[in-house]
Amino acid sequence: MPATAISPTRAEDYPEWYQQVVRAADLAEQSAVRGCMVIKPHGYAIWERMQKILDGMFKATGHVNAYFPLFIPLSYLEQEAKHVEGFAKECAVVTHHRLELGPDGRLIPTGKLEEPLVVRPTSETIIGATYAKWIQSWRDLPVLVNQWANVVRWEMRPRVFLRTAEFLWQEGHTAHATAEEAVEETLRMLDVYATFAERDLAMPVVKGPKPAAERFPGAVDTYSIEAMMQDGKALQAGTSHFLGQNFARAQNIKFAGTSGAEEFCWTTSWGVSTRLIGAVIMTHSDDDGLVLPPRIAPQHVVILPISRTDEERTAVLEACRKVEAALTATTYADEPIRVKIDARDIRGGDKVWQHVKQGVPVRVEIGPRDLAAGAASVSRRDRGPKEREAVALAELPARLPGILDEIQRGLFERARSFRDARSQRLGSRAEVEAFFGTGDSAGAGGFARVHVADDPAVAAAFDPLKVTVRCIPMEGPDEPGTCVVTGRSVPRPSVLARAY
RNA sequence: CGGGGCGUGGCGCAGUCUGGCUAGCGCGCUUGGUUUGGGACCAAGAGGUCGAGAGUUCGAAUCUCUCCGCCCCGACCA
Repeated sequence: MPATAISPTRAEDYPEWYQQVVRAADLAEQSAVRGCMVIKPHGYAIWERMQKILDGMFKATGHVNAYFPLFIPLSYLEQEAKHVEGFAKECAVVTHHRLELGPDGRLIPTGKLEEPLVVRPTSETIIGATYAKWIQSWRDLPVLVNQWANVVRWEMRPRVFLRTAEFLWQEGHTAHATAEEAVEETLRMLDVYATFAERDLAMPVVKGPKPAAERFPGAVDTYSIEAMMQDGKALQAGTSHFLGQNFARAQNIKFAGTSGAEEFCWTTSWGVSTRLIGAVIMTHSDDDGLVLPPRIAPQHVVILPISRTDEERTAVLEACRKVEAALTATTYADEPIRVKIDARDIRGGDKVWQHVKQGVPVRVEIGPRDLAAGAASVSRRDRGPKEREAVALAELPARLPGILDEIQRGLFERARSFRDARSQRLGSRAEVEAFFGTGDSAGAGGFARVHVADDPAVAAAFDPLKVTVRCIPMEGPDEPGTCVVTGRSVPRPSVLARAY
């Protein structure tokens, strides 16, 4: 029996550990198509949790859902120069619309399209073109639409959930009458993402604008939330873009203002993707597999009946059903506790470990001995796999919301402590180089808070370290300082890190 | 796309250098039994065109060539 359920451990081989967790937790698997994944039911259930919570937050901030086409006319993509530049290298292109059986029995594409279609890598262009038709007057504004969709970016180096050729996401696209409103929207959605990440994913994030080099192609400003994974690397977990009038000009999104003059709209876009599943895995999971924050766990509690004889089984199952009913009638985070009995006829130990590896926050084991004592054995995923506590059956409904809340908070605190311990204020280029080291050892480095100018020289300086400027954190007052590369004075420090 | 590693039953691997008995091992799976607050034990079994194709050879998992895929590093990348 190995000491840990996942092998190798994080310390031994972090990238391989990540893949093993994905497999052990049954989240996803490789597909026949390069760079594409099959998201398995357990992985998809986590995505559904994310969708549900985020969708509610979008609705609460005045947005509505719609759906735009998968295929984008090639000419649309050409409309915004920087946008083309940014995405041209990773587009799947549809050139034919028909297959014919060839003489050797193989299918041959025929029916060449007059204009090739691009499978959307993102939808600014086709949505912008649509908005141009929707919007005529200031009375039509703002337009606040979100879509849940898949997108395709032909990535050279895919990694399950973190970077796949096709992935699922949501993309919000809004149009406004003024720059101020659009900026406000951009920041509002950034806050929505930050709140979601910290409250629901228990994942502390740093939010702020990106340097010019890291901007979304076509954006005036890109803001992101950046999280630290357990190997010290940064993961961009969500982005919100102020697009200025770039797309409005390119696509003629205009409105008649109150004075009657025609003006270009100010637009925004913002998105998070199934990459968040990877983020959750790498933020919380341990050497025994997945660890899920309760708020996004498809299942909060699994009840495990333990019995030897048929008689015991009947009694135990009945007790389990009562507990299930009582817990289902109890709420945690404004939703009924999600609980299931696992009565499968497999060995108890195996069963326990399956749930450990899948990250179920709480296990409730009920056997004859527990029943005799009127209690259950409660185990938590944030504690050791063998630890358990006896809780009176009658008290379970009262206790569980508190336990789940404790787990949720505990995971956040643990992740924050980890990040803070790996974050440092640095005052010189030499310190930055020492902090990240030159080696490739996993776990080297973390977040370095350093004053740097938004300048190509800065990127060039840290390029050999594989370190990039992730964002310029917004929290707190200005702390002016001198750029450690250019010597220019800048208002606030940036976060530098190696990134996924 | 460049450098490196790898592809053998569901998972993890040995065997490949130095071609040759019916291709093995651990875990998992099936059945029976013994157990049982626990990732058990015993026994019997099922499961593999050794990534694909071509070639060399009496004989290829093993040698040669081509291709495909995966992982790591780089390039690249909201």
